[in-house]
Amino acid sequence: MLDQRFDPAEAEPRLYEAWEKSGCFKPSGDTSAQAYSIVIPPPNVTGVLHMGHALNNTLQDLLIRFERMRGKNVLWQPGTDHAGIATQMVVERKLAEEGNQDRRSMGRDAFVDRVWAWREESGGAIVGQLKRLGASCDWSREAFTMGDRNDPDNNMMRAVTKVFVELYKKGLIYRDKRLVNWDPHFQTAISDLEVDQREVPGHYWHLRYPLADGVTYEHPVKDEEGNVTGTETRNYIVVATSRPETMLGDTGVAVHPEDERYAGLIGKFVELPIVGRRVPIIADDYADPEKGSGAVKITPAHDFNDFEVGKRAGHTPLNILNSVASIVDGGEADAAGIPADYRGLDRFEARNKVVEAFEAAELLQEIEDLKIEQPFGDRSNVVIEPWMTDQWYVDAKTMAQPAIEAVKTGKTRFVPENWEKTYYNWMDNIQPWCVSRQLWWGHRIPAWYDEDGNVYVAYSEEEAQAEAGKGKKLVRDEDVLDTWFSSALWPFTTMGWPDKTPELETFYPTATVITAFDIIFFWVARMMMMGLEFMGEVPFPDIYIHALVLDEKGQKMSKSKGNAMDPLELVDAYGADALRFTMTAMAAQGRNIRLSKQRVEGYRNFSTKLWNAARFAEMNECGAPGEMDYAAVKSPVNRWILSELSKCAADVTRGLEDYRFNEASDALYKFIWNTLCDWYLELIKPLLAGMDDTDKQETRAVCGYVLDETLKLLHPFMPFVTEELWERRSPGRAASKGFLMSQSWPSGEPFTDEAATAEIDWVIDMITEIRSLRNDLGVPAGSRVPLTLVNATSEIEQRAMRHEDVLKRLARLEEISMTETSPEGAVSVVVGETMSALSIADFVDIEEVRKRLDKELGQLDKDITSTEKKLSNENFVSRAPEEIVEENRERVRDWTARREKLQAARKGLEGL
RNA sequence: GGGCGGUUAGCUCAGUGGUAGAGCACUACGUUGACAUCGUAGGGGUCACAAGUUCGAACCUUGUACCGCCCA
Repeated sequence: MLDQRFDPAEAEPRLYEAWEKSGCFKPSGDTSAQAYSIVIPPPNVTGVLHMGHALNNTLQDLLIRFERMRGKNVLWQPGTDHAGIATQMVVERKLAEEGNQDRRSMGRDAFVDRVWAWREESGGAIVGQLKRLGASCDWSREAFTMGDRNDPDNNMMRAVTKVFVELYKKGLIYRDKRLVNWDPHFQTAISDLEVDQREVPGHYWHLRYPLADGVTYEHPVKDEEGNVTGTETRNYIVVATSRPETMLGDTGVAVHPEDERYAGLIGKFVELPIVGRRVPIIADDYADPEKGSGAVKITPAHDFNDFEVGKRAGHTPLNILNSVASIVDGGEADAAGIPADYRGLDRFEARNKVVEAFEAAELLQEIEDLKIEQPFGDRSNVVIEPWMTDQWYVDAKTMAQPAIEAVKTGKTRFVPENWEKTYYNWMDNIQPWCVSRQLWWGHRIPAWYDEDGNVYVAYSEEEAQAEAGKGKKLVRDEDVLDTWFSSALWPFTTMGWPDKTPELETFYPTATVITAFDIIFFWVARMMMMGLEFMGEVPFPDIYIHALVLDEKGQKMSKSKGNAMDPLELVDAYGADALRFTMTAMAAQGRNIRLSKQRVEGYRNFSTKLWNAARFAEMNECGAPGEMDYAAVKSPVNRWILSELSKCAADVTRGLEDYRFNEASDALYKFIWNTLCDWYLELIKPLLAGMDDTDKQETRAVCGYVLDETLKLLHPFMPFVTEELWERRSPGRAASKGFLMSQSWPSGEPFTDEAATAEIDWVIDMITEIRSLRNDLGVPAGSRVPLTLVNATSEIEQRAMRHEDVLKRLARLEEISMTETSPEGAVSVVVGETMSALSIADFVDIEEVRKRLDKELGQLDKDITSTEKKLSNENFVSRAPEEIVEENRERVRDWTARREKLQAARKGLEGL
């Protein structure tokens, strides 16, 4: 006997272990079967499972289990990402906590050893968490973007080197000195995508720059309403800045060429306070006459826009910051004329000191409070500085072209489609991708320099040496590559590239990639570029973009907001199946998901419902027949449920094929709860309890069969409870026939029996109608009342007799009889063509019955009138499709017939 | 400023040309040995607004308002 309910905490780990041990997560290796592969978006090795992962991996597992059951040769390739900055940060923090030396004093090799050790001990905790979700990845192939430490010749390492060298040789990777986003905390460059633009409260300091050479000009003066009332003579020009300290590196002041106020000043100079440098006033479109004073200070070395302006004006950028964002010292400070007391100051201290100096010199015109956009490092949370450095760049613009083309020509499509616009938008405006990082944890750049600064990019030091010539002393580039550089190669490196492996042959390109939209740029676009470049083929034909998981209020979940829900807590509370089903049911395309516990609880209840259906089957000896000969099934209720099952299977299959996950789960939910449990199991109770052995045998077989087929259909959504029931319904079955997860997907051979469906629908309508009437009229729930069919056709009479037991049981009837005229004191029930009478006069107030009838008659009148009006419209009849017109005609016929019956019933009440 | 999306029942959301749907919440009643993590019945909607296309619009077009998100 099955327990009262499913116990996920006990069953889930046991089942997962059994699956994994049996090897059924591995590809079948059936070379005659179609190959189907997905590479997991590699979670960060420092990461812990959050709701986004739960959704992302549930959907992947759903497809993987589905396709596996469909007989494909399936690979779900798992692994993790080495996450340069994040991991280095974790380990550095740990070193600090433990009171160890910092990484600089311990040295590069020792530090990298330490990171590896950390990864082996506590890295990749997320893998275990994915297992709790039921993810059926082939863990024997688990990959890591840094490769295998113990195998210096591992393919991940070789792949990254090869890609770097080849792109360099093609001119698609180059070294350049330009402004980068510099993270002063980690002291590394980061890419545009790793910078968060945040709106924060800040100030605009309006600074007066004295004009050099005694120049003055007339500046318009405005009254409070903004009208120009006159001019004043000024010997200064006002610039506004949110970063006053950068004035130390100013090389000029720009005004708009058409700004009349400043026209006479173009070509003149200002004398920068503090540093005493003469810098020119130049004309440049970048200056916005509407903004602030219309004049803008130009600091080419510390602002991306200013860099461009400075380049146009031929200014040499003056660097004033060092790698920790303090003011420079030494030669650079000399060049910029920075006074001694500013040198070495932190950027924010320098800011205060600059402002004080302006104030003291009466050059501070105004401090304006406003919100400013400020760039923050997404890992470090410190303000990012644009900084001039030498870095390696990928020519993303060139590489993007084939990747754009692939989507334009449909080699790869986005689902939902509208994300392709986001993709194009970014790809069309793509900037050079800075791939070097001043970190120690990562793939070290395969570039060597000789003493003259010549660079040699090669597979190995020996090769570089050979290229440089004997005797040259070479030093390897200190930097490592951006983590996304290696994850861009993920779809083929995980399969063994650059080696020619059978996996690569079989499983590349993958079938689909499943991810959230915020990863389109980071990862998807880059995989497209690299896949096309090195494999000559797109890495996947489909890109499915799912929603973000938000909290109940629609806010992004984050630790700092404290609104994060832990998926594992939900798994503990409700089981992995419930969480998975919730994710699936809510994964409507193109929407965000607002998660609530209630919803998860609801789907836990759903799995309990299924469990109890199986319990019912067990009590009634509905076994596991395995096969079913549909043609041999006789009884209408059984033929009906087989029809419904067939419809459900088709809907689920189509939903999964089309990435309409919510439609697939919806079809299952409705079938299991509203069709199977609410009706089928109720309808067969009399048969199972009855005397007719043939009926009983058939019903047991069909019930057992339908349940097993349902388990198969539900398995990809709720793998645990279904797998458990598969075995519990037929002990020993997993051992003899294999796990449920390895069974064949219901073939979806369509089966429909319209006659059986019509008959059962009639029974259901009868019961529903009677129940509704009883409830509305307040008939005591426990009472049994007689029902009389009035003037029924013989077909209806036979139906009623065939289903007498069920009608009596579910509608709480005392008996069913037939007459030609409606009995006295009965209330009419109209279903289709059939009028029957429920003898409930003793219980009810005739006035209530009358009201109920009048209400329905009123509604019918309205419906009939409006539809008749439609049908009398010449245009409708001639232009609408025939089937729609016919549908409306039929509707009117049905309604009219019902109205007649109800009117008769209404008349019958008048004498009472 | 550019782009994308949203506005449907109290709440969260499906529905994309042919009679407005689900889950939750709510109300009433609970009986039938699968299930109270349940059953039965019920109430609840000018589908943001306006104009247009169409025989017909929640759905297509245009515009307006409000709300999100991404990019600069």
